[in-house]
Amino acid sequence: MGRKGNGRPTSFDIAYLAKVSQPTVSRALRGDTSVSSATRERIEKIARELNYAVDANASSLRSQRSNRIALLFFEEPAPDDSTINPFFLAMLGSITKACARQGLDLLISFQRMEDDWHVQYQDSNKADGLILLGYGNYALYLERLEQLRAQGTHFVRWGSVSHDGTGATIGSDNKEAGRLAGEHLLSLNRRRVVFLGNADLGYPEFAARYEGLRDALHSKAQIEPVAQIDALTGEDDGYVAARALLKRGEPFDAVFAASDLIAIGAMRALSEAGLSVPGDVAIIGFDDIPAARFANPPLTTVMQDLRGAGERLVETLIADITGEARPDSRLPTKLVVRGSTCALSGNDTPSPVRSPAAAASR
Amino acid sequence: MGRKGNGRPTSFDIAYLAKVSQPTVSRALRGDTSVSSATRERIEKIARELNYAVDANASSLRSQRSNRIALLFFEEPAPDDSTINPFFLAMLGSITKACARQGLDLLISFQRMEDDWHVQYQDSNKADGLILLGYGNYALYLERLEQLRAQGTHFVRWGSVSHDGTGATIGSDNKEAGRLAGEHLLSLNRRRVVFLGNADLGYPEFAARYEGLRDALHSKAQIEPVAQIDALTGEDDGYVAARALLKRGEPFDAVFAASDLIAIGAMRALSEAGLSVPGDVAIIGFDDIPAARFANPPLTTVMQDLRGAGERLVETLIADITGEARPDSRLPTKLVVRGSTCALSGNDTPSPVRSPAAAASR
DNA sequence: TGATAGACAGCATACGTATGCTTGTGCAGC
DNA sequence: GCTGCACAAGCATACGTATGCTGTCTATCA
Repeated sequence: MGRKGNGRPTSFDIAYLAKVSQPTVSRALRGDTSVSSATRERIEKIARELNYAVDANASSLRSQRSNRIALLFFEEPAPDDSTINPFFLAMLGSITKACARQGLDLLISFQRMEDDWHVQYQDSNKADGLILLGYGNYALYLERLEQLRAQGTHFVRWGSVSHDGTGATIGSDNKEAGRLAGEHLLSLNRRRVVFLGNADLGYPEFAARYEGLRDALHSKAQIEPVAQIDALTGEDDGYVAARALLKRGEPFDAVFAASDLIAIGAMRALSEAGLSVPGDVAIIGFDDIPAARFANPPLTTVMQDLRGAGERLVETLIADITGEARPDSRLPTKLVVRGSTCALSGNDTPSPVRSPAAAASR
Repeated sequence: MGRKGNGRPTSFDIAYLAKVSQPTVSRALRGDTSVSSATRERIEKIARELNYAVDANASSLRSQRSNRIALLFFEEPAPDDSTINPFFLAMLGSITKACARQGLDLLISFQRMEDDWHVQYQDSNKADGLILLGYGNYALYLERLEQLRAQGTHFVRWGSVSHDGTGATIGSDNKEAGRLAGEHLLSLNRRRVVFLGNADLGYPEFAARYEGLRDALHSKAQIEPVAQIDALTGEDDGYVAARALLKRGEPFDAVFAASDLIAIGAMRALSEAGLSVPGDVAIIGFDDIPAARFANPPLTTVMQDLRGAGERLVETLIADITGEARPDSRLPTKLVVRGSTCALSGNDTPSPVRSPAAAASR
């Protein structure tokens, strides 16, 4: 009898039917060259017929390699389960596809920074490595990263690319993106520019965007931003920040927001104050979330290279796991010009006008 | 020496230090009552000190239970990696949290219907069961489900709750939702209602929404919908459908769209045609995706019980795995009334007005 | 006091695969 | 005709845990 009575076939069953030993089956199915092609084909045929699938647990246990990686989101805890930063969700799609291409399975988990996620995954061999995604309390964050490194856990993170030595980092070139935004505003003859978003050390990505904006204003027009107002990432944050800005009374004709949600919130506040976009105020967001094109007017924004991001994250993590070099990467961004900076003739919802670079990528 | 030279501590290391046998460690940490509490506490303390974590692979191999489930999305293949139905993404958050509460790990994968995902997961013991999420080719879908069932794979699916015997189903009460929408439109004195969305057997959820709409119109006002126009789920689909509707020339004063994206696309087409919302046409969407509140005007829509959905899916799957009863569930929905059906005084982007029920859930 | 049950922990083993080492076979070179 | 080598496949074992069964010790009861 080839098969045990109860369950799914094992490599022993295949071996019995193919009249070889179990190790030969294992080697054949993994493509080991020490199995002759005739034998391999015979084994593969039988395996197919029996609907055999290698037991992932046994394989992982023996080889100490699970071919699984974990994607850890961490965000400020949200009251509502379904409220997740849309940008990260978009990234999820990209990462998933990249994992599939590499034959990796993807575990996913939402964490709060306070949890001790750092012990959970690699220590129990649930995953070979981690992808870390999220904003959050940066100081606490770095501390956790150090712990991970000390444990020998493999990980990459998405965020501000700064060579602080705590693991490989992949991120957009935020400074360059800020520069793009600044130059675009200057080209529209806007001179009184406001930045909405935290720009302190706790939010290095936002800080880099602000820095790029200042660079552009300074080097091209010898001016400085009118103001920088703190705002976290949400729509409400943007609304509150814009209200604070209006209360100041300082004149401004352009807003660069650190995220699309901030921008959308700001537009709500501006609209309530009777200001028109882009007539009185031009506004640029960041991320190109789906809501950006449905906003009124459609939101000019900076699009990040999501597909590239997922691929690069996964590749870099694999390199780290296998002990190869693991360079940081800074990914290019593209400006997507829509109605919130360019009034288009009469039409509320124009078909999006994109920058040449962006158009090329479609 | 308690620990082996190289790697992470094992249950043998704990056993040595606690002067007990390895099985006792295993039992203690799993809470088996046959270990005295004194012994258990001693073992737990040592485990904590060594940063011990049970090896998931070994545990799964031995117990034949991985405590992992897989979430499978399947959609019509999209050209762009990052384009994922926002509703499903929102569901993802809910499911993830539900898994965390149950101590389950979540594997995630995007599949095309053509792929043979049905063999991959449970056969290799990668997961104890599957959650299936997605629209798609329903006939092919059912065929796959039958295969799954034949293999003895455990799964639940999200979708139209119809007792077709192919596994447990969780879904919103789509018919009731359609009724809600219909009654709302009637209460606004709209009598010429159009449904945008496929309503054939291939899309049973949409069909149920349509059926509920017809029910309401018929029983409350003895009228029928003016038209039903096919549309898949995307923004473009809605745009195209609305254009087709306009071309017909039949008068209408209300639209119920099978998804928010369809509704948003339709609003674009209506706006281009010079029709005002809600003045000329009231419009209701479905799903309450984030973009709905940022649309212009903000979109009245049907909100599904996401939190409940995730919880119910996971609970039902667990029940199926452990061989308990596994009833289908039909979840309630709520109408979220916004500007696209109720003109509010002068303000483009009012703070959302919600139905009492919806407001209560915030 | 001896039989008996219950509480606690150890022994042996199985889960299914991957891999280092060894063996056997055929063939070329001397 | 003997040594050496490449190729192909088998043998033995390890990965780390969970669990059925067995054994011991104490407390209880007749």
